Amino acid sequence: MEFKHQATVTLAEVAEAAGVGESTVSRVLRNHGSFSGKTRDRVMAAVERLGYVPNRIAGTLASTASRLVAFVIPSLSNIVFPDVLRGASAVLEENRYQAVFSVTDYDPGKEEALAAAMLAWRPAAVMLAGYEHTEGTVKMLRASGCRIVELLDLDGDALDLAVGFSNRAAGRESAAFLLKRGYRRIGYVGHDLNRDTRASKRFSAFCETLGAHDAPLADREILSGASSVENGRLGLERLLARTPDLDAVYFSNDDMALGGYFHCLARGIAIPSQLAIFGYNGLDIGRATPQPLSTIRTPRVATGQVAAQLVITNAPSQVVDLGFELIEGATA
Amino acid sequence: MEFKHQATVTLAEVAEAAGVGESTVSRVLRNHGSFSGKTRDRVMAAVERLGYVPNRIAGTLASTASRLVAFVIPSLSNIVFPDVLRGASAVLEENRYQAVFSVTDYDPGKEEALAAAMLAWRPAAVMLAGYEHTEGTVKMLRASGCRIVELLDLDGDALDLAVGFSNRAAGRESAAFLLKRGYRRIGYVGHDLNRDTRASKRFSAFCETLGAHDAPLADREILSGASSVENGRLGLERLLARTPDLDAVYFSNDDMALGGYFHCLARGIAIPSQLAIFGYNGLDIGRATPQPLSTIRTPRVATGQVAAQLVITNAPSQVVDLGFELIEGATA
DNA sequence: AAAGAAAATGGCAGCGCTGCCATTATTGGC
DNA sequence: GCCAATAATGGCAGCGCTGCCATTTTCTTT
Repeated sequence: MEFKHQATVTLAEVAEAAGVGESTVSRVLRNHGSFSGKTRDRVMAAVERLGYVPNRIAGTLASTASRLVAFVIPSLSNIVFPDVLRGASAVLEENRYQAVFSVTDYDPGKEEALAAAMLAWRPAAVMLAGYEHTEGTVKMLRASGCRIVELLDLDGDALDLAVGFSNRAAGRESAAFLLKRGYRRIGYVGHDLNRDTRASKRFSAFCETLGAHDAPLADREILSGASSVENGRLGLERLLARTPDLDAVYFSNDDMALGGYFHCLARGIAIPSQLAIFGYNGLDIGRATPQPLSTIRTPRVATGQVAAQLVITNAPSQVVDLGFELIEGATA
Repeated sequence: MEFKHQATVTLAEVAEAAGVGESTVSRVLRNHGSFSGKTRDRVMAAVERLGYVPNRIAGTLASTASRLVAFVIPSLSNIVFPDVLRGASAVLEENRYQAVFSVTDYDPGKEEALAAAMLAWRPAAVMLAGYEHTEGTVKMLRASGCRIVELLDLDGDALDLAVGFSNRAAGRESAAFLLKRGYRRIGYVGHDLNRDTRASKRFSAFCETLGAHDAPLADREILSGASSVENGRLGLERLLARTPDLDAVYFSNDDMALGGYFHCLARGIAIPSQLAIFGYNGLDIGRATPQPLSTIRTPRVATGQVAAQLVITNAPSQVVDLGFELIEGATA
């Protein structure tokens, strides 16, 4: 049997088979413009019979109105981004939009290259993480004329749309919470801050708040790799080896915090009496640990949903603050 | 200032500006066919000057050779799929392919609808989870002529390409391991099996193996929701309430197993002496718990990488078994 | 230096669809 | 029943690019 690469049934063939004009088929399939019920049935029957699948490449080119939404995200390992994609894709799918994505590994240069690659698909919108982009990226995005959505960060100036919350506020509230609880010897365990600028914003706001209350950060341990449970464990171990008299530790992420939590469990360090632990993100797993993790829950899925909604409705430029929620938990 | 929706610079304008023909610009940009160095410089200068971004929609339509790869995945909450996407997207990006995706929520009907929607983009390949698809989906995919890749399951008949490992073998080896360790009163805690057919394959192979060794499954607790830490905790609690004399529990997933682990920690149940715990997936977090989780590590990222590679090289139909690794851990 | 081969280049017809406009069938009002 | 609206419908020119083919230029070779 011969291999046929594309059994391409075209709209013209459907029109032919249904005995109507091409425009009529197009109108029926998009349910746009007027046509009689009889015609609709004839067309649908032909579509069914021939197994016609519309070609959206051709449709997009002809109409110049794209229903592609491009995501340029730093990572898929960090649960944040799958969550955002999840929220967005649900909304996009309902509206017959299509999500495309690529992963930058937190590399601004790669972000620029990938953003360029995405623009080649003439998307309706490009969604990016945060505000820090290269000059080239910004210029390109601006020139493209498509909607730009910056996600999960509000501490800066938006190019067009922005959805998320203030990382600085999150850092500030985390510090305020620990201070309120009476902790004074506070340390930090974090992952590579140069790459993750949002974590860095939280951290600096955290430190400023501590400083403003005469309880400056006692020590910090910054690991070079990505955020992970193992790095959190290792980071806390190192931090305590150097500065054993800490009474609380702020982690860059819940992953890291869980690592710290496990370290304490393994070493018999009492939580929170001997050492308090505070995380960031509000992962589900943090709610199921023997002691629920004290952390900040971020609206990750909602960020994706709202961002998608704004794009679909072609909303005017704006910044949407979805806030976050401080979870008191039992570890701090 | 006036709002310009698309500052569309076309290839023709670049050609004009560079004083060459359209085909020449096309050749230079794709680095395909022959052209002089001087011409290349002139073209690139014009591209730079005008800020030209090629239109891949038009390019794809004209060439009928697509560099889109479509992923139709059940979920983004289950870490498995982001991991597969991660592996695949790295390889795809290197080869100037573009990933598009949509999420079925483990609903075969939705899978069919989304697969149809994806085919409208005329992708080079469609990647799906496992072998269970509706008749309509299969027919449609077959008719499309694009490559089909079924991921993370080898227990069944592949439509075209398949990459992953045997879930039945995973279930079997998990059972064999527990039996070898001397456990005889073995229970199971799982999430909704109707939806996740791969988990169901593991479970049935697990039970068969136990049965073959005269240690049939003692009890099971199946939760209706998705796999989660909280469900694992809850499931174990219920299971033990009903059947307290179990000596080991097999979980449908590491998430669930961690929930069970936390339950034991909270209740002071000694692991593994009093109760052994065995998971599935080999999440990183399971390595950082005070006692490393006994589990099976699955090649999630590699599955994505290999799948992408096969598509890019247009490999002949085949089934690639990447195997899995049993991690002894300390919980069983 | 002429002839032949090879390298560069340009022209243009589509890819399959949509949007616009022109045309033809229906409908309702009096 | 006649005419103006209105509803249905068809034709066809692009959308921006690539692939093919024809043509021109440049290099070898004898």
